[in-house]
Amino acid sequence: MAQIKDVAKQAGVSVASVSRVMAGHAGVSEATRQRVLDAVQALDYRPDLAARRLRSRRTDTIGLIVSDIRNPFFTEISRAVEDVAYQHRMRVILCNADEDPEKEALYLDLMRDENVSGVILSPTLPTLVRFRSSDYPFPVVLVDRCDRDTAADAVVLDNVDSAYRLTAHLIERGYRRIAFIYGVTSATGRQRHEGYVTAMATHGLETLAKGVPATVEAARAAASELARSRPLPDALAASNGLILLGLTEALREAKLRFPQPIALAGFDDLPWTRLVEPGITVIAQPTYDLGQAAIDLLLQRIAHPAQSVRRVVMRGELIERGSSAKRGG
Amino acid sequence: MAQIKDVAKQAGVSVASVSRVMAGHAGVSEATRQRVLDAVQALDYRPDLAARRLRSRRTDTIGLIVSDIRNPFFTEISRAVEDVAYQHRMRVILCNADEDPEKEALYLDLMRDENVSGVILSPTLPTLVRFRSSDYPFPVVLVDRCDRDTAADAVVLDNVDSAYRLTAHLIERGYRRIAFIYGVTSATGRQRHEGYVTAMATHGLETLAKGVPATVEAARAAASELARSRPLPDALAASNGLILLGLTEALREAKLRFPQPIALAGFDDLPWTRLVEPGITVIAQPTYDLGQAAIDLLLQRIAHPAQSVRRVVMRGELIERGSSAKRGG
DNA sequence: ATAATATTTGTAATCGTTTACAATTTATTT
DNA sequence: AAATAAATTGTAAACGATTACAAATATTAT
Repeated sequence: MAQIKDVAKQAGVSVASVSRVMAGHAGVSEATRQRVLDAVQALDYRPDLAARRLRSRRTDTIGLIVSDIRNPFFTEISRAVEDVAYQHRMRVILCNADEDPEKEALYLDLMRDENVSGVILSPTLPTLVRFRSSDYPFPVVLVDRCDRDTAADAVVLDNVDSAYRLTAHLIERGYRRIAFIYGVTSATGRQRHEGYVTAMATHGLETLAKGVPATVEAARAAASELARSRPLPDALAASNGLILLGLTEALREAKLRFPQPIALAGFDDLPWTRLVEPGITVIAQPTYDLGQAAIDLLLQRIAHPAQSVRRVVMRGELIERGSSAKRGG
Repeated sequence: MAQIKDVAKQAGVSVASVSRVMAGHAGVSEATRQRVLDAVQALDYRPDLAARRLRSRRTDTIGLIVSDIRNPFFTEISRAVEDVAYQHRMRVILCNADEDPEKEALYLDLMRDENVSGVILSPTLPTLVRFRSSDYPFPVVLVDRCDRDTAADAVVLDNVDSAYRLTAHLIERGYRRIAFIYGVTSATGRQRHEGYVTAMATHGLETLAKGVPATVEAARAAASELARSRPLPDALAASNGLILLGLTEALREAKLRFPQPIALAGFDDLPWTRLVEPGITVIAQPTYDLGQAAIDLLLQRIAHPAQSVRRVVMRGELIERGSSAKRGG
């Protein structure tokens, strides 16, 4: 493998000049620039990244810590982050923390070891409540999950409003006993719960909410229980895609069709929500955009460490389908 | 940040001893080992990875190049690879090549720049036919896609056999005009097509196969066309999950239910195949296991560069659901 | 033409480890 | 107890770039 000194020799210049050309720095004449470029080409020279990273103390790497890449929401986020990162010649280290605060801490430690330029984090609730940017030697952008008063760059959905609109939609369609099954351990679940509660209260209805661990199994169990309760709820709403899947499976098992005797709605416009007859009403999240906004924000922060803290809030879009058709209509 | 020399001073030993202890090398007395460990603890010393990588010429990083992480198949693969990699204190660089040979080449080049320890690759057809291990300065394990005569470590499904079994199942259920829609640009699509053709021929049936780009849209278009053709096929079979989704959407749109007037089956046991009434018959791939086997193989290869070339073939499992219920039964 | 300034170039130190090799200490054999 | 072998330790040279800083050259102003 050719090294920088080989290039320097070939081009008849010093290693400093080669380095400057490679880095695209100013202050090098067009003549030498061309000679260096020719030499680079001739020798097929590629700078050694390890050496560069050691000396320059920059890794051009960012960390992405999510609960599980298999969650389609995070799959899409990760794709967006990687797209933008590679466009900026940065690398991404992806970590699955499995909703486990200890793993989260472990991976954040790893980020320190890797000397990353920045981190995008979707924190568990315990990590979120304790979160202080100053605890980390790198900038952090929160994505998807964030408290009202967390002092950190963040990109999130308008969770409270979206849940409000979803609930109001069900009410408007004539449903009254609306049960809300939500992930109690997550910030988003709680915020969406808040939107649900507000909507129900505004319309003078009693709430019927059930917090569960955010897994398909837990949601299925909760829905099975609700399916056996009397009086039966009119409608079931889920705070995210995983839970919605659990509800759908449970209703199917209990042979309860929707919208009659029970309507169904939830978060996340996954491919199957369109396929399951007669289609499931959902709040669609602009997932790719959320990821893109997160990495954009992080890159900005890396470039300007002192800029003021930013929060990007994106709007969820209600997609009405058959599962919430007008009651008795 | 504490450096190795600080630790050495604190422990009253040389930097070499510290390095040896950190690397877990033999040939250091228990006494100094303990002193070093104490000093490390006291100073919260973490070795600088950039320096270590420069000097040792090892990055403990592996590359994973797939078409698109949003394909649930690759999502699962990537999760498996990351799980095992982190267990071995290795990092993963994930790349989405979007079925584009040029991007693939680009990313393989990037892997060289990163000086990775090895790569797991799911190649496009053009890359596969040209593939020679010796073209790369790192070991490569192919996953999902591999030719009969490619001389490289690989982990794949028994594509031909699985497609044969899926087709035979439809035949056994009484279907005769079975159309096979497959990804013509991929190695797996072609192999599965081969299994389909063999099964049809064995049973003295005429084939009705349609190769398409492996996208939901292309599959939908192909299925719409088939749905308008006369005589109508008895059954539609898809060579992968994306195509199966396209077929399902097209049938839905054409208001054709399954299994009557048209049966449906395909590859990949995605969550929605269970939910769409009356359930879709599929070949389930042991996806996580495939990923795990790939990284296991790669780690072995890294440890023993000269060991003989290995191929791991895993069996697909037929899951019978309502979409292929006995005809007229 | 000279001085002052701006631009371009080169030299050499530096980033923080690992590791070859030599030196030392400890254990074993005679 | 001396000689030999084995185990442990330390010294210093890498690894291959970047980047202060100084030196050289080119440009502009007087």
